Amino acid sequence: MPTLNDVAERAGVSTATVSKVLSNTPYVSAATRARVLKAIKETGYYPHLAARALASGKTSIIAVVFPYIYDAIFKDPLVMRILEGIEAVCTEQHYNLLLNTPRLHKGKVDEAYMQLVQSGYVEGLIAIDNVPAMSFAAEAENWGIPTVVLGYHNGDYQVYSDDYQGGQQLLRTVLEHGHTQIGIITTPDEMNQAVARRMQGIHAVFAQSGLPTANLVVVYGEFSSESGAEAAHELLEQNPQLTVIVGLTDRMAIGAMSYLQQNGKQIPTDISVVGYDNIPMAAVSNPPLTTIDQNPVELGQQATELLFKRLNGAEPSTVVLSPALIMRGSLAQR
Amino acid sequence: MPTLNDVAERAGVSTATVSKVLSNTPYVSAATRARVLKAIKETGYYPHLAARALASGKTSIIAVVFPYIYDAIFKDPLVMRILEGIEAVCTEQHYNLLLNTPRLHKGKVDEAYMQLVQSGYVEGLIAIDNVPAMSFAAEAENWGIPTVVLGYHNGDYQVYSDDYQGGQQLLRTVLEHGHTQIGIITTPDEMNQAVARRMQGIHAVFAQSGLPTANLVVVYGEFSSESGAEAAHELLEQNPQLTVIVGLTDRMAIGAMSYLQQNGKQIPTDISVVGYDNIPMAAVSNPPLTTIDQNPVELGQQATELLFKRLNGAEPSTVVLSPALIMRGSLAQR
DNA sequence: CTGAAAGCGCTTACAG
DNA sequence: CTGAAAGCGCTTACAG
Repeated sequence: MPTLNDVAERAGVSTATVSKVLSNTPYVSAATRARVLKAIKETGYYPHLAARALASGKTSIIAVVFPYIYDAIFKDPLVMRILEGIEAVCTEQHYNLLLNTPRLHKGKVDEAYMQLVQSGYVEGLIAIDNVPAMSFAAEAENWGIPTVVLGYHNGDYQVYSDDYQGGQQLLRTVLEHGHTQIGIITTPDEMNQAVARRMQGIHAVFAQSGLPTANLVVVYGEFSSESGAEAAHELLEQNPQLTVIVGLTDRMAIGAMSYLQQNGKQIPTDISVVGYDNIPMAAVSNPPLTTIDQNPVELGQQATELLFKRLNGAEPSTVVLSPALIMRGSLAQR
Repeated sequence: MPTLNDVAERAGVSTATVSKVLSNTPYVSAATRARVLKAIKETGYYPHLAARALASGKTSIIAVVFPYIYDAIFKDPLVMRILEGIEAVCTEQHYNLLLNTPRLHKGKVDEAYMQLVQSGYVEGLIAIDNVPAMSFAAEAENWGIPTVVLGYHNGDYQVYSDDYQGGQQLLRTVLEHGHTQIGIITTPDEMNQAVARRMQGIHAVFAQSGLPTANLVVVYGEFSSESGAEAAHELLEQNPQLTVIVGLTDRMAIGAMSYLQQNGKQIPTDISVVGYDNIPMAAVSNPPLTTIDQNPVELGQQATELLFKRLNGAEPSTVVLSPALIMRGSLAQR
């Protein structure tokens, strides 16, 4: 593998000069620059990033971390889409993408994660994080790594989808379709702040609806479709009068649909179902699921762009994206 | 951030000695080792991996690459599960995971990918790759990076699921259920070698069935559920006599189901559907989809373990995993 | 505009 | 068993 030295010799200049050409320093004569560029092409030189990292602290590596929890985050299609957005911007900026999924231990921070933070590899970090328990972002920031939070963890720099507004939209749509007996499947507040906010948005709209409190029944699932099915069972057993079930994640909503259909219910004729997330499955379920789209690719892009602004010394402010309602066949007029 | 030097001073030894303790060299006295370990703990020292990389060539970074193609690989749930398996082994081995998705250009290799390969960051590489067009693995291997192929691309070191056998199993099961009028949705051979092998397995079993050639109708999709829906439309328009549709990816199979149901067909009463991949959706579709599971997490793990064997100087041989049939409600006896 | 030299934080023969 | 020294491939003041 050719080194800076090889290029310098070939061009008849010092390594310092080659380095300057590489970094686009203005004070290099056009002639020299041309010679160096030629030598780079001829030798097929690529910079050795690990060496550059050591000398300059610039590693060209962005780390993306998300906690390893709750029904295997690797099963969440949203994460993949967010990664897609992150990847797009990183690639465009000639940065590489490192993945880390710290385990959640009580009290102390994951070893491997701390190792990574202090490895000298990470120039900037994006934390996908809606778990209140512990902030991985803060840990990185403490060690001097510019960080952006993708989610609700407090941080000076964050990007999130407005789940409160999404919850409002969802319930408003349900009410507009004439439903007054509503079952909700949510997750425990301490598990996920995004879902918790969706719930707050729902409560806000419901409070203004003038309906009796008893007309909104809430049960808890834990993200998986299985838990959604169980939750639907629980809901209907106690409240056969429900005309709609709102699952605050699509996976739970689809689990609920599955349960309902296996128990002889027609959707949406007998009962409507709506979800949240617009995972790929939502478009091809039977019937297709009415849901809220967070635009995860855009979330990933925005977070990465925010991070690059920070790396370039700017002081960007928090980005909040509005979710969009996706109307499909699983919600009927009542 | 404390450095090796800080530790050495505190322990009253040379940096060379600290380095030896860190790398578990045997020839260090117990007393010295203890003093060094103590100093490491007291200073909160973590090695600077970029520096180590430069000095030793050991970067503790594994790159995972998959080509950026065909209906957004980021939408493929299998990739995420494979990553899960890779991540598990990497974490256990204290390695970090770098992601790269080279673009497919005709002729020349993706710039960013070549940059990565020559960056000095990559100690080993796993290529998830079933596209015949170009081998990213070969490129890395050429530059001296030990590589494992996860898929069918020729390479000395590879791991794959036996898709031929999977195809056989699938059609055998379909035949055992009494179906004799069979529609297949596959993808063009040049797009994906794994799917191509499934098709070969199907043809092999069909040939032995003694059924007339005309009883097996093949059309092409391109991975997305939409393309599966279209393919189903195409199949039924020409061949209303079909009693089963075999989608060679779950997404296409689910798209087909969706189309059938929207056109008034009951599944599996009117027509059966089976898929391949066992994506999460398959378990909660309505009805749940009979399919083939490749065990993607295991694939990821095996590939990573193979890679570590190589990094440790061994000469491991190719690993082939057997897929498993998952029987669900979408396939009925005829 | 260009280059000599030090240094980034490690590891690795080599000598003792 | 331990340490001095060179070196990994780059960048960055500094001097000219």
